[in-house]
Amino acid sequence: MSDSSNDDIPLSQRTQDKRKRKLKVEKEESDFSEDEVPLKKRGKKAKEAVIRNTVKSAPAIKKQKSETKVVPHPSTAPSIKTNGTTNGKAMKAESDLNSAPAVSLAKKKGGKKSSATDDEGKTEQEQEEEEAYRWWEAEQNDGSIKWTTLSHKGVLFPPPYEPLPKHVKLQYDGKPVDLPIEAEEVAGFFGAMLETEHAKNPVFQKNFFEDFKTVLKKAGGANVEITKFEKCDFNDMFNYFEAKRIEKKNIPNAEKKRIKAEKDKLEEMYKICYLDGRKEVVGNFRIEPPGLFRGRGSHPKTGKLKARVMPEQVTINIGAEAEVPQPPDGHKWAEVKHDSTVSWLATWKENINGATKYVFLAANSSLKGMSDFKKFEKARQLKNHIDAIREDYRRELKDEKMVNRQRATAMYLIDVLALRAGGEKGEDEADTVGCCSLRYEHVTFKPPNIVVLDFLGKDSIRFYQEVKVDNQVYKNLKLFKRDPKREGDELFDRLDPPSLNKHLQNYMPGLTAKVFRTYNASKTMQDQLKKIPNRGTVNEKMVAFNAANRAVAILCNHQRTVSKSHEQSVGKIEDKILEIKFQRFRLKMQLAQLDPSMKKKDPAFFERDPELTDEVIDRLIDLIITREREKVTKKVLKENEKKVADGEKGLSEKEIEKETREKLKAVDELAEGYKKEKKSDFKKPVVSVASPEKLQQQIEKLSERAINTTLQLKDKEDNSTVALTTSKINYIDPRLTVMFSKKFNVPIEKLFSKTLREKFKWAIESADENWTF
DNA sequence: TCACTCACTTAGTAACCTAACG
DNA sequence: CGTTAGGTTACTAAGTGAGTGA
Repeated sequence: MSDSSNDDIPLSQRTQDKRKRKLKVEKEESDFSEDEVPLKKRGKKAKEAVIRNTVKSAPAIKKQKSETKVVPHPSTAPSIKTNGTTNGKAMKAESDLNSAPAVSLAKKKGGKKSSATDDEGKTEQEQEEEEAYRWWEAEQNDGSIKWTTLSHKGVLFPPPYEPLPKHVKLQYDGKPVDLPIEAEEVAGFFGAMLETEHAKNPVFQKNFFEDFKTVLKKAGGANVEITKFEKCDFNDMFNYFEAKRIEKKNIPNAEKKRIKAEKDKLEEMYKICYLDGRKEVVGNFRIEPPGLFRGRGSHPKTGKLKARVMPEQVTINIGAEAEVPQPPDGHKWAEVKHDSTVSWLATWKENINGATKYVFLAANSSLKGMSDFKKFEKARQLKNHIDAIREDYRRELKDEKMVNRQRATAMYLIDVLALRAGGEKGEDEADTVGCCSLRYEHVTFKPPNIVVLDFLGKDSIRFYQEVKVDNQVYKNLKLFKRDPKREGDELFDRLDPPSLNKHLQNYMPGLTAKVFRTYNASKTMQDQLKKIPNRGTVNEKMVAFNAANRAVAILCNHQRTVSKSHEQSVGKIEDKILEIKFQRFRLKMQLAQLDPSMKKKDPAFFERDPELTDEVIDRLIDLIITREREKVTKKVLKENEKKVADGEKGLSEKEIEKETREKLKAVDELAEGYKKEKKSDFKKPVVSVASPEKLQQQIEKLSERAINTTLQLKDKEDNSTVALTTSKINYIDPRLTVMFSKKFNVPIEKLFSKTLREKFKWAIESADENWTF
């Protein structure tokens, strides 16, 4: 405590003497003076300037990874089908991937269709041939050439705007407005979103309204002059869309199917392309339709009109040998190119941020698969360097050069907290940060060594953590916030992602900040999986697996917003638990009646659960009774229906009513019983029962159920804000999941959805139960 | 060096689908 | 068998990082 004031002394040596201390500080500042200039203005030489092994206790740097244990490595052997792509360059840059060879040769070389599990037998024979290509068994090229031949059918444009019926109008100041269709379309975009959060956001409203007015003006204006957003009433439009939605929902099933089949047929040609002669699935062949930009967080441009994309803005990339897809009638492509160094099939520029959009292949394609594979191999390689890296940055936390200290501290955060690199962002984007762009206000301190990080990261997702950090990190962060700095200033003013990444390349080619996230995520997963005992039911193993997955998701701060239904369903489970406890309590009281001696022995056991207050019990009884009533009513109806179905004569409504009333009497009795029981404080059970032994058994069962249900509730709560899928898709090496599946005998279908099984086919077919990250 | 462009991965959520439920 | 809760897929925004050129 008392020395907390000392905390802003950066170096380890502290002094009690104020004056001296002051001097000390100044001295330090002068130590740093050379790179006092923040990064942006700095001259180049400042960078390499100091040789930093002057640091006191620095142990020798051992960065070159020790003679990588040369795992005898199954497949350098070129394999079966070498296709056009494979140019001589086999795995060149990846020489270091030695310890992580291209996926070991799978058992069944032939490329026979592996397991009939998911391709339904009826699929065409020819397809088998094509899909049998197992790129992960083929030689890897360096990836700079993506294809040699490429053919596809281009992109699908959204349908043209369909004007609203005459009677559906924007009302302005209570008067219907005749809008030119261009403007009507834009107004309709807003109208359709009327009930969303976006439509309530003032920035969204403002941006929308500005663009709407612009469009309106350009189209010649309306019969009414429109100047104030507040006077616009979009309800007609909203209701119209809503009605249409319901109408659509009510289309009979068969009809729905027909429509869908028709649509699928129309889209089929766009879905596939041929890459080096092999059929591949295209990911997003649809040109993004016009609408209002839904920027996340407080994006300054949210609500702006995202304009309709015309063929004239779309560039096509295709093999020179292939037939160029026809642009829509009367239109031309912006350009047609034949660039085999990129993987996109089409591109255009979006009008709001000027960002480039691409049409890529689907996640299950060979191109995506290969780069995914490479990503994980790179991350695996990091394990050979991580010790040296950690050792270095720990030492450099005390480096006398500010740049190095900042860099080391940033590396600590990236490594330990899995922060993103954090590149610079513009005025016209949401204000979010990552490691390098952390600012003064994002970090606070709780002595002796707890750092509170609170900032908005990617997608404006909040990162909040109070973490105990290394003492030196604590000191450094304080130092980086020191005096001249104020709110709004960057903590790491000498550091940016490019310089950090440049440093990282020294350890390992291709190493960048983001690799740490992949590495630590997969490493965490592996460590978690190791702890799972290999026993129990599949379901239990699933729970354990998901818990491991969740640890990773938490590490990566993958969140989701709680669903609207969440609270409700939690309430239901809570009631369920209460009801179990209530019933258990009743049984206990019965037991006490039967065998009073037990109560004497263990009075605590017979105590009422504190949450079972009188009110709660009343409510539970109510709940039970209404439920029983509903059951009875439904049962009568159902029985009647069955009768009718069997050709018997059904009951009249009156008869049904009568029948129901009859049967409800039993429920009324039940209700009476509960009431009486309660009156006697549950000392006189209405329906008296079994032997004490039986009762005890039942009580035990209920206790178990209470525990299980409570666990289930906890699981639900824990999961409510955590998104598991993101880490599963992007960070956890799929071979870990495959390993788990095989080792623990959990069907892969339980761990990967259909699309994920396709995306991770390479992993499923190459990893075994002993695979390690 | 710096600002900007380009390509590609990562991200949450809306829309859709499906299996459990009552 | 219709509803609905929950899982899956589609969508597209928002990152990272390499490259480029002045």
